[in-house]
Amino acid sequence: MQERYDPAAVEAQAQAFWTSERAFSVSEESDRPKFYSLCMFPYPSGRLHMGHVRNYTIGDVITRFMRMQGHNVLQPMGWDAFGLPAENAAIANGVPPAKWTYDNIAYMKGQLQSLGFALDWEREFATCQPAYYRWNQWMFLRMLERGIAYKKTGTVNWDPIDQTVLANEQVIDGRGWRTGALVEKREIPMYYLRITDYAPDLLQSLDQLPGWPERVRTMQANWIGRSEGVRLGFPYELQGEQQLLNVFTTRADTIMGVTFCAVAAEHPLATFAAASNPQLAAFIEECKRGSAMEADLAVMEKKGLATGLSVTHPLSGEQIPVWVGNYVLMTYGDGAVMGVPAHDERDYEFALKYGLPIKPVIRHAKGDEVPAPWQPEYGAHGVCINSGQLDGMDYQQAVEAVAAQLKARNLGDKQVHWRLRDWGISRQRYWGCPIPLIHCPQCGDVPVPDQDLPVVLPEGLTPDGSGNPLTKTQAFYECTCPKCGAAARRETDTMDTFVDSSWYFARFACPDNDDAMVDARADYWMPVDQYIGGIEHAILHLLYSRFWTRVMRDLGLLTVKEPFSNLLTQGMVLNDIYSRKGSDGRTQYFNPAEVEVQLDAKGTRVGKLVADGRPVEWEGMRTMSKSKNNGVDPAMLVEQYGADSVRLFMMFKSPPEDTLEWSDDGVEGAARFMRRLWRMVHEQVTGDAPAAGRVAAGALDQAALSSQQRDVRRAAHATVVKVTGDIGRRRVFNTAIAAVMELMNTLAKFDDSSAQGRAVRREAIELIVQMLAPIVPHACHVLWHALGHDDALMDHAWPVADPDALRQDNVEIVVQVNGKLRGRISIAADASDEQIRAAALADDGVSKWIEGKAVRKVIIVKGKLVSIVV
RNA sequence: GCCGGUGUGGCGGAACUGGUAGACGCGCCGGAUUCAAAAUCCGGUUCUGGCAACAGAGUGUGGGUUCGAUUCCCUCCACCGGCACCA
Repeated sequence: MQERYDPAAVEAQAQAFWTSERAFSVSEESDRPKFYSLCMFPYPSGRLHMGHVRNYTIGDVITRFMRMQGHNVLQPMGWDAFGLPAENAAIANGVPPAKWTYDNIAYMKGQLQSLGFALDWEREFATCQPAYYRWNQWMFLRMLERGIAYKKTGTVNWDPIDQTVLANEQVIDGRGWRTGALVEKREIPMYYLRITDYAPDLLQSLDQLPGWPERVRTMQANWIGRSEGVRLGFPYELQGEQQLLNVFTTRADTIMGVTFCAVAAEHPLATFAAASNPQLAAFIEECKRGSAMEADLAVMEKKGLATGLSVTHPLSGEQIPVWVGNYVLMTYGDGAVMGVPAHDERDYEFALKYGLPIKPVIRHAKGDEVPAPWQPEYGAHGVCINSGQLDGMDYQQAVEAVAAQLKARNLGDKQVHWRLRDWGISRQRYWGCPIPLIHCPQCGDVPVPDQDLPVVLPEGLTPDGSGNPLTKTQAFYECTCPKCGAAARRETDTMDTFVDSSWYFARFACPDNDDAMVDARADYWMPVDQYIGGIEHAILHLLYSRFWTRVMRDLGLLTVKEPFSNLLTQGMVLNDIYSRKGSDGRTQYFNPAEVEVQLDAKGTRVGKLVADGRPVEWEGMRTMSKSKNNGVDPAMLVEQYGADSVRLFMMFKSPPEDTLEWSDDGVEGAARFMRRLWRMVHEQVTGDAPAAGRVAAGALDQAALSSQQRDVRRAAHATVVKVTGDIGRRRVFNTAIAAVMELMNTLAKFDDSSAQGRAVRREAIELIVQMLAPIVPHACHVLWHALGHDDALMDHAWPVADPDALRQDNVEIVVQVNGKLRGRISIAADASDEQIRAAALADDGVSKWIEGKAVRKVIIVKGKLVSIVV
């Protein structure tokens, strides 16, 4: 074996072996249990970033570990290839999105291969290929047939200068990113998927996903947002007809405290009132300004204007004024709310601001009145007052009574309300999957017949920033009606890219099937046993995938309804941000690689740009991004240190779910570890060679081991237990690596060249190489052969600790006096409580703290500690 | 604003079920090796006092439960992710 560790040579050798063996191509024919390991597929943005490297290394470690544990492991890879950045690149460079995307894929694939991931490349596909997205279209048509897909109007961000729809990301401080124009809300027709039909099951089934992080399940549950309440109508007369203003409330017990109703600006009642009220019309216009983003709406100043209309209180018969409120969302419930200022903070502020009456109807902890300022107690549940028949009832009784009365009058009833909204999938954009519909002047919206699928997206177009080029491409939109044959217009909207990513995991089972979306192979591989991706996907992508999988199950396409059994949400990769304000007031960002950093006397970080020696400001650490110029190119690192060092650093730096702070020193440290590992094996192998003139490792004879040899052997086998649990059960890798490092430190101090000593050392080294194989597979592959093994390490069985090696005669127990550590005792592992107690009280360090005091209590925790209370 | 999370030495982190706070690594300091450097090896490294033994303090803030709290509960602060058209 080579004396010096040469990562480039080692990695080329290992990768060549894996490629020639087709080592990671798997099939369903196996007597091993299946394990489907999947990382969220990347958007081909240009180059791999460190977030990808982290994600795929975690997946690869699990993949290789499960394989060594005897599973038939599938780990595929593909490309989430439709999306906005390709259009932005087209606008900037004049290159068609298709070319840009395919070029990026080719480059990034090379990067992935250089990192040695155990991927089955024979299943690769990109979502922008017609062979894939035709099944999006096919599914959409099935959903249309079943009423799961439907059409309604929705709100979008509109740039009035470019005359184009903007993504939320393209709205910056309420203005269009290119034009700087104030963004407006606009209502346009769109297609929706009825995810709300699945809301109850999507919520309930969260309990059956123990392999998901608690926080993700909580976030999804809150997002779905089940609330029980009452939906009720406030009657009013409009142009001689009886109408109802419907609202939903979770506080029907406060119904007698209603002093106004508020409707959204888009509500029909507001539109009607505005027709004869110019001031109101102007206010509604004002409400339409600004973006459609919820975060923006939530921090807006709450404003309102009376419509001049009133509705009748359904129980008291009182006249209730109707207001338009900019904080009422048309998308939530019926787009109207009942205002109970005394017991709702938002209504309270609104009433104070506009001088509306505040009528307390609940007795709260501070009394019956609700003087300003607002107190949290006002919003609490309590006993009804000033509410006629409801007086004296508690929350539950009052809600029941109100619901019963409303029902009797046919004005309302109890209802379960969901926060979740249907999924709008229409995008007024080019680089996406065409929605397979044809608009016929006679027949209306006509689905494209199955035999005409796929509706192929023309790949040569280049967007220019002023809307969707498909709307200007006759060859695409001109068509004939499949029903009547008349000239018709093809739908030019494309699908949300979340559609593409909602079922790709099932397609990986059978990417070559041109006749069906999925086949029996999906039943073999699904569900995904381990899914890994960024925490930023905790809600949307994962919820849409759960929904889509349910629809596929209902159509008989899949047998499972939950796509991902176990989920690992990895944290972000951060790096320092350095900037300098230019004379024109613009901030310029410098890559940390170009900055020299020192600490001044106070320990504050001072950066200097290497190029000009002038200072730059440190802005803290944030996710690596182009805009902050703080990315690190994995390709350069692999070249400099080798893939194994990069992988090791990524896994060692932070636990997978936490953010990872980049540091150059850390990679250096990982490289140092690799050299140390290499040297350790090299020394063992050369030492064991007969020609070396040293005592070779003999056959390990447990009975012949000295106590120190036994200690080292115990440490090695305890490490196996630790590492197996950390990778297999806890899915934390930093502590697994730390445990191996500790074992290596132990071996470094173990100076024993006897035959048994060398045998103990060899056993430990072989265990180390096996345990590190999932993390640094190239080096371990080569080292395994160097240690004299013929088999490929990736298929070698994962080591199991020897129980005899783990056995321990004496244990150390710590002794606390009044909660403070005062001594340590070494005692037989099978000592009785009485013996432990006696030994603890007799300990020198302990006795001086209990002298002359009465021992009140002695608590013994077996094998760990004694706590004495005096 | 709402939902979820995080906060521990100079730094990243460890402590898995309420039981030894700081494993492991980085950085730094000292030493060995070397003509020298790189590389490598050995030792030290939470803070305060002390030559030391040792003592005290200490896990964002303030409080609580407990023999015992980084861990559980409440309050506040700071930061991060998401908020439905970035993916």
